[in-house]
Amino acid sequence: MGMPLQRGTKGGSVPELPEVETMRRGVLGAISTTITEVHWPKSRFKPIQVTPRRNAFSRRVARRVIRAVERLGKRIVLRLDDENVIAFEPRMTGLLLTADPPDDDHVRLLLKLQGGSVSTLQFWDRRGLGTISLLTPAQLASRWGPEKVGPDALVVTVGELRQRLGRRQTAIKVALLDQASLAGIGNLYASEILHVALVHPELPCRRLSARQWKRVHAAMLSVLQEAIRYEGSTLSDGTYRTALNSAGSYQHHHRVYDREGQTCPTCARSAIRRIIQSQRSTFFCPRCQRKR
DNA sequence: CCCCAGTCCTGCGGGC
DNA sequence: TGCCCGCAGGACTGGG
Repeated sequence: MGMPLQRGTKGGSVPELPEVETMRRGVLGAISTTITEVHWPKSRFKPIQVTPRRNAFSRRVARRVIRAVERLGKRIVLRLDDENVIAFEPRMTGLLLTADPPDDDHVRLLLKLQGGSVSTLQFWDRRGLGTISLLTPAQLASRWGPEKVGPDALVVTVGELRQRLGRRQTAIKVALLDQASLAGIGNLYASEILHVALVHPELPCRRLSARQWKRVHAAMLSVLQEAIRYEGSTLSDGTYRTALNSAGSYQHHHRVYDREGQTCPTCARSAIRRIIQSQRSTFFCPRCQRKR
Protein backbone atom coordinates (compact mmCIF):
# COMPACT_ATOMS: atom_id res chain seq x y z
CA MET A 1 0.00 0.00 0.00
CA GLY A 2 2.80 2.43 -0.70
CA MET A 3 0.56 5.24 -1.75
CA PRO A 4 2.65 8.17 -2.95
CA LEU A 5 1.79 11.32 -1.08
CA GLN A 6 1.69 14.03 -3.67
CA ARG A 7 1.30 17.73 -3.27
CA GLY A 8 -0.48 19.71 -5.89
CA THR A 9 2.17 21.86 -7.46
CA LYS A 10 1.15 23.86 -10.45
CA GLY A 11 -2.56 23.62 -9.78
CA GLY A 12 -4.10 26.93 -10.66
CA SER A 13 -7.69 27.35 -9.76
CA VAL A 14 -9.72 28.95 -12.44
CA PRO A 15 -12.66 31.26 -11.99
CA GLU A 16 -15.78 29.13 -11.82
CA LEU A 17 -19.17 30.13 -10.41
CA PRO A 18 -18.01 30.86 -6.83
CA GLU A 19 -15.01 32.90 -7.97
CA VAL A 20 -16.97 34.87 -10.57
CA GLU A 21 -19.78 35.47 -8.08
CA THR A 22 -17.18 36.76 -5.62
CA MET A 23 -15.86 39.08 -8.34
CA ARG A 24 -19.39 40.31 -9.01
CA ARG A 25 -20.02 41.10 -5.36
CA GLY A 26 -16.64 42.80 -5.19
CA VAL A 27 -17.49 45.29 -7.93
CA LEU A 28 -21.06 46.16 -6.90
CA GLY A 29 -19.68 49.54 -5.84
CA ALA A 30 -19.39 50.37 -9.55
CA ILE A 31 -23.17 50.60 -9.83
CA SER A 32 -24.34 54.14 -10.62
CA THR A 33 -20.83 55.29 -11.50
CA THR A 34 -19.96 56.95 -14.80
CA ILE A 35 -17.14 55.65 -17.00
CA THR A 36 -14.88 58.66 -17.46
CA GLU A 37 -11.71 57.13 -18.96
CA VAL A 38 -10.85 53.97 -20.88
CA HIS A 39 -7.22 52.78 -21.00
CA TRP A 40 -5.68 49.81 -22.84
CA PRO A 41 -2.22 49.43 -21.25
CA LYS A 42 0.66 48.61 -23.57
CA SER A 43 2.05 45.15 -22.95
CA ARG A 44 4.75 42.82 -24.22
CA PHE A 45 2.19 40.01 -24.36
CA LYS A 46 -0.23 39.06 -27.06
CA PRO A 47 -3.30 41.28 -26.79
CA ILE A 48 -6.49 39.65 -25.60
CA GLN A 49 -9.63 39.46 -27.69
CA VAL A 50 -11.76 42.62 -27.49
CA THR A 51 -15.09 43.09 -29.28
CA PRO A 52 -15.55 45.44 -31.05
CA ARG A 53 -12.09 46.89 -31.75
CA ARG A 54 -10.55 48.89 -28.93
CA ASN A 55 -11.20 52.34 -30.42
CA ALA A 56 -14.87 51.67 -31.01
CA PHE A 57 -15.19 50.06 -27.59
CA SER A 58 -13.64 53.09 -25.89
CA ARG A 59 -15.79 55.58 -27.76
CA ARG A 60 -19.00 53.71 -27.06
CA VAL A 61 -18.52 53.15 -23.31
CA ALA A 62 -17.16 56.63 -22.49
CA ARG A 63 -19.56 58.67 -20.35
CA ARG A 64 -21.93 55.72 -19.91
CA VAL A 65 -23.39 54.94 -16.48
CA ILE A 66 -23.14 51.40 -15.07
CA ARG A 67 -26.66 50.39 -14.06
CA ALA A 68 -26.10 46.84 -12.85
CA VAL A 69 -23.43 44.21 -12.29
CA GLU A 70 -24.59 40.71 -13.10
CA ARG A 71 -23.16 37.23 -13.47
CA LEU A 72 -23.91 35.10 -16.51
CA GLY A 73 -22.46 31.67 -15.77
CA LYS A 74 -18.73 32.33 -15.52
CA ARG A 75 -18.95 35.83 -17.03
CA ILE A 76 -19.46 39.25 -15.48
CA VAL A 77 -21.89 41.56 -17.26
CA LEU A 78 -22.05 45.33 -16.67
CA ARG A 79 -25.36 46.80 -17.82
CA LEU A 80 -24.97 50.32 -19.15
CA ASP A 81 -27.54 53.13 -19.31
CA ASP A 82 -27.76 52.83 -23.11
CA GLU A 83 -28.90 49.19 -22.76
CA ASN A 84 -25.60 47.81 -24.05
CA VAL A 85 -23.48 45.58 -21.84
CA ILE A 86 -19.79 45.10 -21.15
CA ALA A 87 -19.04 41.39 -20.70
CA PHE A 88 -15.85 40.16 -19.03
CA GLU A 89 -14.96 36.53 -19.60
CA PRO A 90 -12.10 35.53 -17.24
CA ARG A 91 -11.59 32.04 -18.70
CA MET A 92 -8.35 30.72 -17.14
CA THR A 93 -6.65 33.60 -15.38
CA GLY A 94 -8.79 36.70 -15.81
CA LEU A 95 -9.62 38.92 -12.83
CA LEU A 96 -11.86 41.93 -12.30
CA LEU A 97 -10.29 44.23 -9.73
CA THR A 98 -11.17 47.42 -7.88
CA ALA A 99 -7.84 47.40 -5.99
CA ASP A 100 -4.27 47.32 -7.30
CA PRO A 101 -3.65 44.27 -9.52
CA PRO A 102 -1.17 41.45 -8.72
CA ASP A 103 1.23 43.06 -11.22
CA ASP A 104 1.07 45.83 -13.81
CA ASP A 105 2.24 43.71 -16.75
CA HIS A 106 -1.00 41.86 -17.26
CA VAL A 107 -3.55 44.64 -16.91
CA ARG A 108 -5.59 44.48 -20.12
CA LEU A 109 -8.16 47.23 -19.52
CA LEU A 110 -8.52 50.03 -17.01
CA LEU A 111 -11.77 51.95 -16.56
CA LYS A 112 -11.86 55.14 -14.50
CA LEU A 113 -15.17 55.61 -12.73
CA GLN A 114 -16.80 58.60 -11.06
CA GLY A 115 -19.71 58.97 -8.69
CA GLY A 116 -19.35 56.01 -6.38
CA SER A 117 -17.11 54.18 -3.97
CA VAL A 118 -15.19 52.45 -6.77
CA SER A 119 -12.95 54.69 -8.85
CA THR A 120 -11.10 52.16 -11.00
CA LEU A 121 -12.08 48.86 -12.54
CA GLN A 122 -9.32 46.76 -14.09
CA PHE A 123 -9.36 43.55 -16.09
CA TRP A 124 -6.15 41.62 -15.40
CA ASP A 125 -5.31 38.40 -17.22
CA ARG A 126 -1.98 36.58 -16.98
CA ARG A 127 -2.50 34.04 -19.74
CA GLY A 128 -4.64 36.25 -21.88
CA LEU A 129 -7.29 33.73 -22.84
CA GLY A 130 -9.99 35.96 -21.39
CA THR A 131 -12.18 38.25 -23.47
CA ILE A 132 -13.84 41.66 -23.17
CA SER A 133 -16.95 42.47 -25.20
CA LEU A 134 -19.32 45.38 -25.66
CA LEU A 135 -22.60 43.93 -26.82
CA THR A 136 -26.03 45.18 -27.79
CA PRO A 137 -28.96 43.35 -26.21
CA ALA A 138 -29.41 41.42 -29.47
CA GLN A 139 -25.74 40.44 -29.58
CA LEU A 140 -25.86 39.35 -25.95
CA ALA A 141 -28.92 37.22 -26.62
CA SER A 142 -27.44 35.52 -29.66
CA ARG A 143 -24.07 34.84 -28.03
CA TRP A 144 -25.09 33.90 -24.54
CA GLY A 145 -28.85 33.49 -24.59
CA PRO A 146 -30.64 30.51 -23.05
CA GLU A 147 -29.87 28.36 -26.09
CA LYS A 148 -26.14 28.81 -25.60
CA VAL A 149 -25.91 29.01 -21.82
CA GLY A 150 -27.90 26.64 -19.65
CA PRO A 151 -29.61 27.50 -16.35
CA ASP A 152 -27.36 28.76 -13.59
CA ALA A 153 -26.13 26.06 -11.23
CA LEU A 154 -27.43 28.02 -8.21
CA VAL A 155 -30.92 28.34 -9.72
CA VAL A 156 -31.56 25.09 -11.60
CA THR A 157 -34.04 22.66 -10.04
CA VAL A 158 -33.35 18.98 -9.63
CA GLY A 159 -36.04 18.21 -12.20
CA GLU A 160 -34.51 20.54 -14.74
CA LEU A 161 -31.06 19.13 -14.09
CA ARG A 162 -32.25 15.60 -14.66
CA GLN A 163 -34.25 16.61 -17.71
CA ARG A 164 -31.22 18.28 -19.28
CA LEU A 165 -28.58 15.67 -18.48
CA GLY A 166 -30.43 12.51 -17.55
CA ARG A 167 -30.54 10.84 -20.95
CA ARG A 168 -26.95 11.40 -21.88
CA GLN A 169 -24.41 8.63 -22.18
CA THR A 170 -21.57 10.94 -21.10
CA ALA A 171 -19.89 10.53 -17.74
CA ILE A 172 -21.57 12.73 -15.12
CA LYS A 173 -18.32 14.62 -14.40
CA VAL A 174 -17.89 15.57 -18.07
CA ALA A 175 -21.57 16.52 -18.44
CA LEU A 176 -21.45 18.87 -15.45
CA LEU A 177 -18.86 20.94 -17.35
CA ASP A 178 -21.14 21.51 -20.35
CA GLN A 179 -22.12 25.17 -20.10
CA ALA A 180 -24.93 24.78 -22.63
CA SER A 181 -26.65 22.36 -20.24
CA LEU A 182 -25.71 23.95 -16.93
CA ALA A 183 -23.88 27.21 -16.32
CA GLY A 184 -21.15 27.80 -13.78
CA ILE A 185 -19.47 24.47 -12.98
CA GLY A 186 -15.82 23.98 -13.92
CA ASN A 187 -13.24 21.30 -13.39
CA LEU A 188 -12.54 21.94 -9.70
CA TYR A 189 -16.11 22.11 -8.43
CA ALA A 190 -17.26 19.18 -10.56
CA SER A 191 -14.94 16.89 -8.59
CA GLU A 192 -15.88 18.46 -5.25
CA ILE A 193 -19.62 18.22 -5.96
CA LEU A 194 -19.53 14.57 -7.01
CA HIS A 195 -17.54 13.67 -3.93
CA VAL A 196 -20.10 15.25 -1.61
CA ALA A 197 -22.86 13.57 -3.65
CA LEU A 198 -21.07 10.19 -3.31
CA VAL A 199 -21.34 9.62 -7.06
CA HIS A 200 -18.57 8.10 -9.18
CA PRO A 201 -17.35 10.63 -11.78
CA GLU A 202 -17.32 8.06 -14.59
CA LEU A 203 -20.95 7.04 -14.09
CA PRO A 204 -22.87 7.74 -17.33
CA CYS A 205 -25.63 10.29 -16.76
CA ARG A 206 -28.34 7.86 -17.84
CA ARG A 207 -27.25 5.43 -15.14
CA LEU A 208 -27.86 7.83 -12.25
CA SER A 209 -30.84 7.00 -10.07
CA ALA A 210 -33.38 9.59 -8.95
CA ARG A 211 -31.76 9.51 -5.53
CA GLN A 212 -28.35 10.18 -7.01
CA TRP A 213 -29.66 13.13 -9.02
CA LYS A 214 -31.09 14.56 -5.82
CA ARG A 215 -27.74 14.16 -4.12
CA VAL A 216 -25.88 15.75 -7.03
CA HIS A 217 -28.27 18.70 -7.00
CA ALA A 218 -28.06 19.16 -3.23
CA ALA A 219 -24.27 18.81 -3.25
CA MET A 220 -24.00 21.33 -6.07
CA LEU A 221 -25.88 23.94 -4.06
CA SER A 222 -24.08 23.29 -0.80
CA VAL A 223 -20.58 23.18 -2.29
CA LEU A 224 -21.09 26.31 -4.42
CA GLN A 225 -22.69 28.28 -1.59
CA GLU A 226 -19.98 27.25 0.83
CA ALA A 227 -17.29 28.20 -1.70
CA ILE A 228 -18.90 31.62 -2.16
CA ARG A 229 -18.85 32.15 1.60
CA TYR A 230 -15.08 31.53 1.52
CA GLU A 231 -14.70 33.81 -1.51
CA GLY A 232 -13.63 31.02 -3.85
CA SER A 233 -10.48 28.92 -4.17
CA THR A 234 -6.94 30.27 -4.56
CA LEU A 235 -4.54 27.38 -5.18
CA SER A 236 -0.77 27.22 -4.95
CA ASP A 237 -0.08 29.40 -7.97
CA GLY A 238 -2.15 32.14 -6.34
CA THR A 239 -3.71 33.36 -9.56
CA TYR A 240 -7.30 33.81 -8.47
CA ARG A 241 -7.90 36.93 -6.35
CA THR A 242 -10.98 38.79 -5.20
CA ALA A 243 -11.78 42.30 -6.49
CA LEU A 244 -9.71 43.63 -3.59
CA ASN A 245 -6.76 41.44 -4.67
CA SER A 246 -7.02 39.11 -1.69
CA ALA A 247 -6.95 35.32 -1.81
CA GLY A 248 -10.04 33.18 -1.45
CA SER A 249 -9.92 30.48 1.22
CA TYR A 250 -12.14 27.64 0.04
CA GLN A 251 -9.00 25.73 -1.02
CA HIS A 252 -8.60 24.85 2.68
CA HIS A 253 -11.94 23.07 2.52
CA HIS A 254 -11.39 21.03 -0.64
CA ARG A 255 -12.13 17.38 -0.09
CA VAL A 256 -10.58 15.85 -3.21
CA TYR A 257 -9.39 18.41 -5.75
CA ASP A 258 -5.61 18.39 -6.21
CA ARG A 259 -5.28 15.94 -3.32
CA GLU A 260 -4.16 12.80 -5.13
CA GLY A 261 -2.71 10.25 -2.72
CA GLN A 262 -3.99 12.00 0.39
CA THR A 263 -6.43 10.29 2.71
CA CYS A 264 -10.07 10.93 1.92
CA PRO A 265 -11.48 13.30 4.57
CA THR A 266 -14.91 11.67 4.31
CA CYS A 267 -14.10 8.01 4.98
CA ALA A 268 -10.60 8.59 6.42
CA ARG A 269 -9.53 5.27 4.92
CA SER A 270 -9.00 5.38 1.17
CA ALA A 271 -6.54 7.53 -0.78
CA ILE A 272 -7.82 10.13 -3.23
CA ARG A 273 -7.35 9.06 -6.84
CA ARG A 274 -6.76 11.12 -9.94
CA ILE A 275 -8.00 10.07 -13.36
CA ILE A 276 -8.21 11.86 -16.71
CA GLN A 277 -11.60 12.47 -18.31
CA SER A 278 -11.82 14.45 -21.54
CA GLN A 279 -8.18 15.48 -21.05
CA ARG A 280 -8.92 17.01 -17.65
CA SER A 281 -8.01 15.81 -14.18
CA THR A 282 -10.76 14.33 -12.05
CA PHE A 283 -10.26 13.64 -8.35
CA PHE A 284 -12.41 11.25 -6.31
CA CYS A 285 -12.44 8.74 -3.49
CA PRO A 286 -12.86 5.17 -4.83
CA ARG A 287 -14.35 4.07 -1.52
CA CYS A 288 -16.95 6.82 -1.08
CA GLN A 289 -17.81 7.10 -4.76
CA ARG A 290 -18.56 3.67 -6.14
CA LYS A 291 -19.78 2.92 -9.61
CA ARG A 292 -22.39 0.50 -8.46
C1' DC B 1 -27.46 15.84 -31.97
C1' DC B 2 -23.49 13.75 -29.36
C1' DC B 3 -18.82 13.41 -28.28
C1' DC B 4 -13.92 14.10 -28.52
C1' DA B 5 -9.34 16.09 -29.87
C1' DG B 6 -6.95 20.17 -30.94
C1' DT B 7 -6.11 25.16 -30.24
C1' DC B 8 -5.41 29.42 -27.89
C1' DC B 9 -1.99 31.54 -24.04
C1' DT B 10 1.62 32.23 -20.03
C1' DG B 11 4.05 30.60 -15.98
C1' DC B 12 6.00 27.18 -13.39
C1' DG B 13 8.18 22.80 -12.00
C1' DG B 14 10.82 18.77 -13.23
C1' DG B 15 14.37 16.50 -15.80
C1' DC B 16 18.74 16.50 -17.77
C1' DT C 1 23.05 26.99 -14.16
C1' DG C 2 19.84 27.07 -17.99
C1' DC C 3 17.06 25.10 -21.45
C1' DC C 4 13.16 22.37 -22.91
C1' DC C 5 9.06 20.13 -22.23
C1' DG C 6 4.69 19.04 -20.09
C1' DC C 7 0.85 20.57 -17.63
C1' DA C 8 -2.89 23.60 -15.83
C1' DG C 9 -8.27 23.92 -18.19
C1' DG C 10 -12.61 27.41 -20.24
C1' DA C 11 -14.50 28.12 -24.57
C1' DC C 12 -14.54 27.37 -29.09
C1' DT C 13 -14.03 24.73 -33.63
C1' DG C 14 -13.88 21.02 -36.79
C1' DG C 15 -14.46 16.30 -37.64
C1' DG C 16 -16.41 11.54 -37.15
